[in-house]
Amino acid sequence: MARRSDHNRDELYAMALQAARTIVERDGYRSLTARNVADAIGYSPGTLYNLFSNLDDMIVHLNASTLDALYDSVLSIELSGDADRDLKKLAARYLDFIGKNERLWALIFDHLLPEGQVLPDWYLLKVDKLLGVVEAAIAPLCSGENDPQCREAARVLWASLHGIFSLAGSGKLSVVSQAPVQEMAEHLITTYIRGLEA
Amino acid sequence: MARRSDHNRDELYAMALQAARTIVERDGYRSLTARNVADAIGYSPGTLYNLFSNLDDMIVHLNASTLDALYDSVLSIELSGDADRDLKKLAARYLDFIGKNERLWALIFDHLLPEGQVLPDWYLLKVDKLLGVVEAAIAPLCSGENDPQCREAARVLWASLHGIFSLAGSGKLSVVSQAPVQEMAEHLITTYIRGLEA
DNA sequence: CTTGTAATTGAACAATGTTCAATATAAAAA
DNA sequence: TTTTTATATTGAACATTGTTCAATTACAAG
Repeated sequence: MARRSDHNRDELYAMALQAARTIVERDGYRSLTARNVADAIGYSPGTLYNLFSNLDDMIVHLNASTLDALYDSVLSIELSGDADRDLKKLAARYLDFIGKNERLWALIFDHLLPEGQVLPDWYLLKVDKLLGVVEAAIAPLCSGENDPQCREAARVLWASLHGIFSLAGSGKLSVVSQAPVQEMAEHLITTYIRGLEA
Repeated sequence: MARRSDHNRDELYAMALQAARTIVERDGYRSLTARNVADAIGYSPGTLYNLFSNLDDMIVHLNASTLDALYDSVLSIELSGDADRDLKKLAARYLDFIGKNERLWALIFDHLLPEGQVLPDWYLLKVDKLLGVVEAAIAPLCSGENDPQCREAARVLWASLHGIFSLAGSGKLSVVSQAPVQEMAEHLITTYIRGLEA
């Protein structure tokens, strides 16, 4: 068999990622195999290697699309100018997103590239875009938005929130329910901001 | 072939974990296979299944031993009673440990159990032991060591530090060298403590 | 010396990522 | 229309993976 004109390259790309998404959320990341994805889109494993250089590459693309989705979900927040309020709203939206995409979100951090490989620049740019939202929310506490101190603070806060959500979500801190996670996040934001103001 | 009396069960356990350690640090976690470990200790793959129920179980044991090593390294810190000083010393020791055991440390967080499985209690106890050290260092800022607020603060701080180290270490934040990581950690500690005192 | 126990093996199985010659189809050229 | 070219797609093939288990054999006990 060969050349079909059922779908063009972009459609195949979208179908593959959607299939991967479904598999990860439904069956877990251990079921994310080339053959499973190929079956799901009605193509052969070999076809995937026209779209991605290998499975790792596919996962990077999948993770990138998850970052995009979070960005979309977070972008619609309108900032009030009250950093504490805005950051907590941001954290809540973030946490909500994780709750709805638990396994996809975990995949972002649990997937390690083979030794020596690093994430591509276009991927890191997506992270930076997200950081930009945090920077905007925290801006009232610094002098201007492009203040290096503002960037630093946004990074620290973002990374810290990630730590809380990640440890709690993976059951690697003995945290039981979801409620204390949000509490911890809010506690961090409150305290951190108070520390910035002092 | 069969029964050899070269090593008893405990020795085999130690040899297997040591081999796993070496493989992860030298060749990366993707080389941590049953056959590689078996080869390294001069036994067959089947023997590993006398020691561990499967590879996931072996990795959990390996990670547990990494937690033990960090605990040992961190325990020798003598607390001055100045929380800021002590926590920064703690973070520095923590970061130093990660630097010396980069891939082993990454494995703790990158390894996901199969769907539905959770980490055993004896493992989570090791995490709690580490949290205890943070609690002791932060105690001067709370009323007593067993103060629930103290426990909460220690958890938040520990998780936040993890977030910073983890994101930076895996190249998932666009952080370049090692230096800014320590800066970020100290910035967090300074600000967080200032927030607690305010 | 015989017997019983169990540690150890290695072959076997299903499943994985990945490659690539063969192929059939769409598009371009004649 | 017919012929040619180009390429998307396949599926078999390969090496490697985790895991199982009957067979084997060294040791300890009787």
